[in-house]
Amino acid sequence: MYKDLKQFVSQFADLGQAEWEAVMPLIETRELRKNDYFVREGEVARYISFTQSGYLRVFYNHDGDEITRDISPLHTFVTALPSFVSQTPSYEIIQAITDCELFVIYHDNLEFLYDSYSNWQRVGRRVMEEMFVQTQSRIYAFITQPAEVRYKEMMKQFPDIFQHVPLQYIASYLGITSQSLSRLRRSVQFDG
Amino acid sequence: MYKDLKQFVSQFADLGQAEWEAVMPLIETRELRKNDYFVREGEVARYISFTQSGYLRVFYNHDGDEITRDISPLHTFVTALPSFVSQTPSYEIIQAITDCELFVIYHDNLEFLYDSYSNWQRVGRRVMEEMFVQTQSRIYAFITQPAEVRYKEMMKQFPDIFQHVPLQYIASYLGITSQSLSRLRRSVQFDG
DNA sequence: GACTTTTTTTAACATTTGGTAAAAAATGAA
DNA sequence: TTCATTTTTTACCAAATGTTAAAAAAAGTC
Repeated sequence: MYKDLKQFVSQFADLGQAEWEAVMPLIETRELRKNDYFVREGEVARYISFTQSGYLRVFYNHDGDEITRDISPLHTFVTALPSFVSQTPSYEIIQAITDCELFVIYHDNLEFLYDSYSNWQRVGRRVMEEMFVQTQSRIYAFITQPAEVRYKEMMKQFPDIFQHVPLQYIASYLGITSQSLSRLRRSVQFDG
Repeated sequence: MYKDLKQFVSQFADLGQAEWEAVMPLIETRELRKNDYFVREGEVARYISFTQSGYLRVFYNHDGDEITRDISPLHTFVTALPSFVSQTPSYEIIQAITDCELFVIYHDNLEFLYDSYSNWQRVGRRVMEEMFVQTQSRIYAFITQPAEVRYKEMMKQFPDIFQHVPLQYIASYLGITSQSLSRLRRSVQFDG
C-alpha cells in the first residue's frame, strides 16, 4: 500500500517509521469517474492529491476557451495550488480525464503534518522546488522552441498520455490551437 | 537592519526572536558592481541572495542568444535554483544589471537553518509555493496574451525596471526579440 | 444500428513574430 | 571631445501560428 507514494516522497527526504505512521491516518482514498471534477471553479481546493492511477487535467477558462495548465503524470501531487495554499476560491478547475484513483490529504491536515514533522515540511519544500524548476523549463521551452519541437518533446517524455488525453487538451497545454496541432501533426507524420 | 528582509519573510511565517538570532550570523553582505557576476556558467550556486538594492538578471545562453529567465524585483530572493537545490554546476548565469547590495546565505547554512528551525523550513516552503504560482501566471500570459499585452502588463507591474534594465533583456524576458519589442513599443506609443 | 454530439482535420486567409541587414542613437573609453 | 562599441530602431521579407468555416472522423446515446 502507498508503494508509489512512498517511492515518490523518498526522492526528497528519508522518512522514518514515525513520519509514515503520522501520515497514514490522514490519507483518504478517492475514486473519480472520467469527467468527474476534483476541483470546481469558484470552489476552495481543500485537498491535495497523489495520483495513484488515471489522469487529471488542471485548466482554467479564458474568454470561453479552456487553457490546460497541467496534465498530471502518474504518481505526482496535484492540486489547484493558488487556491490550496491560500484557501481561497479557485479559478483553476481539475477534472478527471480517465477514471482515477487518488490519495488525498486535506489542507489542514497537511499543515498539521508540516508543523509536527520537520521532515514532512522538508518534503513539501523540496516538492515545490522541483515543481518550480520544472515550470521554469516549460517557460524556457515556450521562449526557445517552436510548437513542433515542444510537441515532439512531449511525445518523447509522456508517450502514454496521447492514448488517454484528447488532443485539444494537449494543444492548449502546448499553447496552440487544436487546428495548429493538427497541422503540425500532419507535417511531423510526413517528414519525421 | 534587515528591515526589508524581515518584512518580506514575515509574509510567510511569524518568526520569533530565536529564529532571527539564528539567522543573523549566517547572513553575509555582498556588494556587486554593475556587470559583476553573482553566478557564472558552470559554477555551483553556493548561496541564495536577498536583493537589498539594485537589479540582478538571471539568464542562460541558448544558441548564442541570452534568454532572460528573471529580472529580480527589489527585496526578493534570487538564486540559480536548479543549481542551488542540487549543488551542481549552473547553466543559469546571474549578473548585476546595476550596482547591488545583497544579503547572502550559503546553501549549507540554509539547510542547517531549515533543519534546526521548523519555522524557517516553513518559510522556504511558502516562498517556493509563491514562486511556483507566479511562474504559472507567466506561462498563462505566454499562452493567452500576445507580446504587446505582456509588455504593457510588465510596464504596469514594474514601471521602475525600465529605467534600469536594457530593453534587450526585457525583450527576452517577454519571449521576443529586441526588434519585435522595438516595433511593439512604437505602435503602443501611437495608439496608446 | 441510427442518430446526435463531440473531436479532429482541412483549407484559405490574416496576424504576429522572427530573421537579416543596416541605420540611428546611446554609451563607454581614451 | 573623439572614437569605438553597444544598444535600439527601422525596414523588408519569411515563417509560425491564429481565425473562421466547414468537412470528416470518432465517440456517446437511445
